[in-house]
Amino acid sequence: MGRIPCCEKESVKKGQWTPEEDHKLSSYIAQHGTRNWRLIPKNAGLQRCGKSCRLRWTNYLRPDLKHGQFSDAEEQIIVRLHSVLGNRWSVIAAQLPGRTDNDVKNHWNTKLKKKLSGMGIDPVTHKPYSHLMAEIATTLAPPQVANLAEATLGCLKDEMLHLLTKKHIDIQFQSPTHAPAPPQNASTSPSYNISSKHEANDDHDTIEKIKLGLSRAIIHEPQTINKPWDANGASSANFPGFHYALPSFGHEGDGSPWSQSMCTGSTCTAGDQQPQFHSKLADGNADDSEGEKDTRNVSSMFSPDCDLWDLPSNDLMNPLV
DNA sequence: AATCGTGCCAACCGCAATCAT
DNA sequence: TATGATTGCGGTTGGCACGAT
Repeated sequence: MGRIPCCEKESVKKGQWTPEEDHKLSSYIAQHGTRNWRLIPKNAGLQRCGKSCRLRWTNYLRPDLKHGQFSDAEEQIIVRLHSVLGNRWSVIAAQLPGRTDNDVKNHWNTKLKKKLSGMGIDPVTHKPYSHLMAEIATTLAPPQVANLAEATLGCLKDEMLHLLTKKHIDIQFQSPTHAPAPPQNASTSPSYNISSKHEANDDHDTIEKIKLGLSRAIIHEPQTINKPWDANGASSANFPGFHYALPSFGHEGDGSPWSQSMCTGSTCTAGDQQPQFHSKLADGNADDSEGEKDTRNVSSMFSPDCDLWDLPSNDLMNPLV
């Protein structure tokens, strides 16, 4: 039969851990190790569930943990691995000594997602937003494309105006020959003028210009879309030390991350990659646990012999999300 | 000074796989 | 083999800190 319950939920304390509790748990584990989490709180004199103790130990008390800021190199690793693995935080964290899956997950959700969005890259698919729009547009007839632009602006207009007003900036697109890039790095981009005044009656003009740019972005071929994430452009300035260098497999073009990206256009679908990648992980590792399989294979992505870029293109075609 | 909004992060929750009985 | 505990994981939330209003 089964075992007795791990803890009695009524008598278990929740919430923040006190320094005394931390000390009790650390002392106990230093002496006895981490075998059998069910017994640890009882033996250590803690009114906590074993699960809570395990979490506290693994995410905070472990002596090998790093608690400082994430470095640029760590951020690059997270972004690269996330583009391949999706939200498999434990596998990603395994490549970052001293970081826990919770750390990585929190950092992704609070910082990296926003950074990528600011670069015009969808943090879910790791594809440029403009390219996603273009992909959608390729499935639509021209009148529907126009409707798509209208609908998109309908969704974004209020938020954009809010942001523009909040930041006290006035964006004027000087040239309509390119789709508008995201307004990051506005101080150096020739496409934007930033001024401290913002007149409400300019909103209409601004929206019209955004609409024009969006429409152009949608009807352009993906290869000709403006590339705000280019290493020479806004992204590198806004993301110090970061180059959005994704695996390359045949698009050895201009060196932009998009030409190196995992997705080569509308053939990129999210549904069919995961089984391929999982089967790759499983190959040759039948005796290992799943976690060990993942860790070993992801480790190999960063080994001198086989780095991330060497993975077969099929494995990299789609993000795992 | 008080209130509100936002960002951040520790901790909780629930699910699935694994393990012990 | 069946059952239920344990473990690991990812998603979500609560609460604190801080800046803006």
